[in-house]
Amino acid sequence: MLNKNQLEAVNLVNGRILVLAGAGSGKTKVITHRIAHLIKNAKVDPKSILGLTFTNKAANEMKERLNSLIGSKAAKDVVLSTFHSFCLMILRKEAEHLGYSKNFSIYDNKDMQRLLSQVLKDDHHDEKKTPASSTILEKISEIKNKNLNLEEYAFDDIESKNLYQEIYPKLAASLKTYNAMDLDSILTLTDDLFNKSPQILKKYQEIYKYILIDEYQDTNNIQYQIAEKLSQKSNNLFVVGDDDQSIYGFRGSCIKHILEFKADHTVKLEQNYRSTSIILHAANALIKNNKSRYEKSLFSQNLSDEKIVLFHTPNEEEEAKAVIERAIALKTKNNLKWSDIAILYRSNSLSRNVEMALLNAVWKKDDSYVRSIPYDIYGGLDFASRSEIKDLLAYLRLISNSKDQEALLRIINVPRRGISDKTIEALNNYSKKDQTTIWNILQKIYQNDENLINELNLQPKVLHSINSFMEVIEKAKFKFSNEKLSQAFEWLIHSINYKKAIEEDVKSEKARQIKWENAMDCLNAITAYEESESEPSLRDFIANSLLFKDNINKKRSSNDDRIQLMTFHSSKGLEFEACFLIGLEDHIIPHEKMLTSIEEERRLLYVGITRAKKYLTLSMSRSRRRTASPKASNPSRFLFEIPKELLKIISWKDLC
DNA sequence: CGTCAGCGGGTTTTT
DNA sequence: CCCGCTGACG
Repeated sequence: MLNKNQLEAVNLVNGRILVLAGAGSGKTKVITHRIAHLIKNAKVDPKSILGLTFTNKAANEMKERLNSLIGSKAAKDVVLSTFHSFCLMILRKEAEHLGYSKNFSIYDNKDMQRLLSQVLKDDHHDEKKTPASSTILEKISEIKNKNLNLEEYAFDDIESKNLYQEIYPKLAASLKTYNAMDLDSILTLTDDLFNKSPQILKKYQEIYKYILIDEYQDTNNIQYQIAEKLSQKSNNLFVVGDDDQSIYGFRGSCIKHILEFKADHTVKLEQNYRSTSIILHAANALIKNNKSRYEKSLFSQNLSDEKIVLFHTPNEEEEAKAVIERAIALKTKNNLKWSDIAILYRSNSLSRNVEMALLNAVWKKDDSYVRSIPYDIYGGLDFASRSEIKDLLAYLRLISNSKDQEALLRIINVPRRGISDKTIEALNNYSKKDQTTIWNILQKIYQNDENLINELNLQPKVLHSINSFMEVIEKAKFKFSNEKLSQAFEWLIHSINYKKAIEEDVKSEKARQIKWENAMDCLNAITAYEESESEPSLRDFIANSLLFKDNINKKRSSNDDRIQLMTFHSSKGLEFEACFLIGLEDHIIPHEKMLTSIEEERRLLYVGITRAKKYLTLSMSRSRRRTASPKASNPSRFLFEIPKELLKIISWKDLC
């Protein structure tokens, strides 16, 4: 059950409580048990408990654990979500106070890039002189997440400062006209709302009297502000974290918040219940090399003589194959399920070879040999970024929020209906001149505004195209608000002749099939969403597809037994009997672009290592394709920080 | 108006 | 390798 320290943390009901919890020391257990304690013993209303996490996986994990602890009936009123979805919920309710309407769209990076290049173009910036749009957006994101204003930010030079001072308000203004927010604004606007309106803040302070935050070391300044403001009145803030697992510095997270947390009580959890002592020793030895950290002594009583296996292969294909061979052997020998096994890597691109190897692997199932090992993959080329799905989602966005100009521009000629770039350009210019949106112009055209049609010099063919486009959207709006989502969506796919468009467009049978499957995946996702929600709505489905990327993929086969593939980042908070950490090479981890924050890279590997309960395998390849051609790779410098006596170095050939 | 080949450029992590 | 963009051509 709970140990002494865990129990102490669980039983503290009021005040500001800091739990410093090492990897595998039962963080989630403490949070869920504390929620159970609040409800059952302290008679706290479940609706007033708010549990915040940073990833959806962590939120789901917590929900499941709480369900099994106190039953889903009592658990369902507790709000357990990520910062982003929690803030989104507030913003949907309070949008009007910020000059938005409730059906606002959410823009991903791609949308923001398009929007930015439009802004730059309108301002006649020479694209060659300005930095890449991704650089600009990254910087803006950093400024937002660190909760700075432009004056406070240390720009490299006066020119770039001027550039940002010009662009920043324009981006914000465009977003507002399009009734859209980027992901960072979901947080910053919530904070703005609280600053602007004490009454609204008070309302939420009175709803959420008990706030718990998991992985507190990952809070960035804006999240910190929100948490502090919400808990100001009740003064009940329970935060759990581990400075050694802070891995979101690139998103503005700052260990300072956990190190300087003003706590009424501090509880330390130092016993690791997850990993064997060998694995834990390796992790401790590694992380000891970090200078900025709390000294702590994690220990484990899980004794085992299973050493950490390490091998290298001549190339990445062999690495992936060897990993899979060992996974099969481990499974057979120790009677594991596939889902007990995880393959972890620094960056998503490393999953490719592994996926190929999984596809081609042969293994023994019920006395016969089968090909292919089932797997789940998180992140990477996710649901919402496949182009057909982006198209269909853009339709849904426009239907839900007709001001969403990025969505409109994406699909106005998809499938092709003869509205050329020239026409779009003309519409765009007119919209600027007239201080209106393209959507408004289209509506006037649709209502047969002859002056406008003449002024724009629209040919009958184009006019017809525009009208039929508008007709589909208008009809769809009606359908989506009066019928089941899945039904309306099927109608939409049919009405825009999506299948025919694919058939005419795509030559190869295979590509055609994939595209159609993607469209059907989208339909499946809508159906699954509709069945899982008590009050399904189009706008929430769209937001979810962005905010809960992995859920949508997962729902198709949640109870299957599959190997888990994910990045070190997304593995945080999870645990597996067997873990494979692959690609442990010196340009991958530490990543060559991250040499300035080497300690965070080390923490990242630390997170990976501490996911394993019993079996840990480390691998690397002596060569790796970078850009196009393969280059020699060196072992990660971190590998030398693990004491040799904990390792069993084997030859990859023994695995095949 | 739409297509497609050719070219150049970029490749970290997440909501 | 995979993308997005461009410009020439049908």
